[in-house]
Amino acid sequence: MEHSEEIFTILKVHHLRLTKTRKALIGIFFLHETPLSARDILRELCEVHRAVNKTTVYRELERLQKIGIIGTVRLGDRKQYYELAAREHHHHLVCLKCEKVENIMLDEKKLKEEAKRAAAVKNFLTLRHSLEFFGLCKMCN
Amino acid sequence: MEHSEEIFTILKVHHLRLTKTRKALIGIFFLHETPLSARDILRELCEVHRAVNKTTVYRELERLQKIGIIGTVRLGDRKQYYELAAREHHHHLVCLKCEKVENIMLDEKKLKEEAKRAAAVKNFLTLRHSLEFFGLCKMCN
DNA sequence: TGACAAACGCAACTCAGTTGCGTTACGATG
DNA sequence: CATCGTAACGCAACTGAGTTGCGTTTGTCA
Ligand SMILES: [Mn+2]
Ligand SMILES: [Mn+2]
Ligand SMILES: [Zn+2]
Ligand SMILES: [Zn+2]
Repeated sequence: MEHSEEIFTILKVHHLRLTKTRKALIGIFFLHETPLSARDILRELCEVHRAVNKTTVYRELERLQKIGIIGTVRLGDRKQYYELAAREHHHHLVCLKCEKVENIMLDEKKLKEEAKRAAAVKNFLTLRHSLEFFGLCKMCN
Repeated sequence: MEHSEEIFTILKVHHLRLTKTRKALIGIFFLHETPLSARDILRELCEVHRAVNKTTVYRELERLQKIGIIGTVRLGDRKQYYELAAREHHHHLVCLKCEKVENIMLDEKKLKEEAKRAAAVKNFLTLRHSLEFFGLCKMCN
């Protein structure tokens, strides 16, 4: 939790208080390198710390997202997943059998060029992209 | 609706009957080149044809997906979107302002190579991928 | 035309996420 | 340390997408 210091500074700038729940929630993100759902976070919060309400978790995730501490990912189901925004840009391998998620690092230079070319044809200004892979993990294939 | 003929054959093979609703629903897919949500389909079905129940729409979409007539896409919200599987492999530009969706064709050779290399490191067998772009459309930027 | 399975409608349900509102507590200021 | 404004909180009720069970209707084929 060494990186937390600069996060606490960001919080202060945005007039966000250092509540117990918030500190614990941010701590959880540092314990996991793959994306977490609101439910994952709620469970871990309630196991390790005292009971927290789901509304609090959702509102907190929204706030942290708004100030750029965390980002969101979609992994094929109806849930939203969250991960630290500070981590380097990457994508995900999602196992269709055991649902395990792994991070994957890609050289996206070629992809970006190609996407830019194709989007320009439609006069579309690309701001973000989402790229995820689905298949079978080491254990499941 | 000329391509429908071969679809009707596929239906027969799978012992799926040619009901009015099913015929109408498949017809709707030929009228749109971008993905449709269950709600979109329900609305259009009820406007153009007689009232249809949402359960019927969901069950029908599942059946058509199972036999490979339609495929599903995720476009960033919680909904599932459906489009004809017969169309050539492509991706989507999603406008963050007006929510319009456009198809985009990419040369994915480089991407596939790169993804294969990266997935191999983790012994992951990739079966599908999802790649969507978010930004501002011609009208909105 | 009758029988059988596929398809249907309806109501009740799940699950993720949201909203309104009254209460609690962080932290700045004196 | 006491006070006070606002951020944060819990709770209950709600939304919207999708699912399930069950009894009824309808398409297909003999
Ligand atoms: Mn990327
Ligand atoms: Mn593709
Ligand atoms: Zn697996
Ligand atoms: Zn737009």
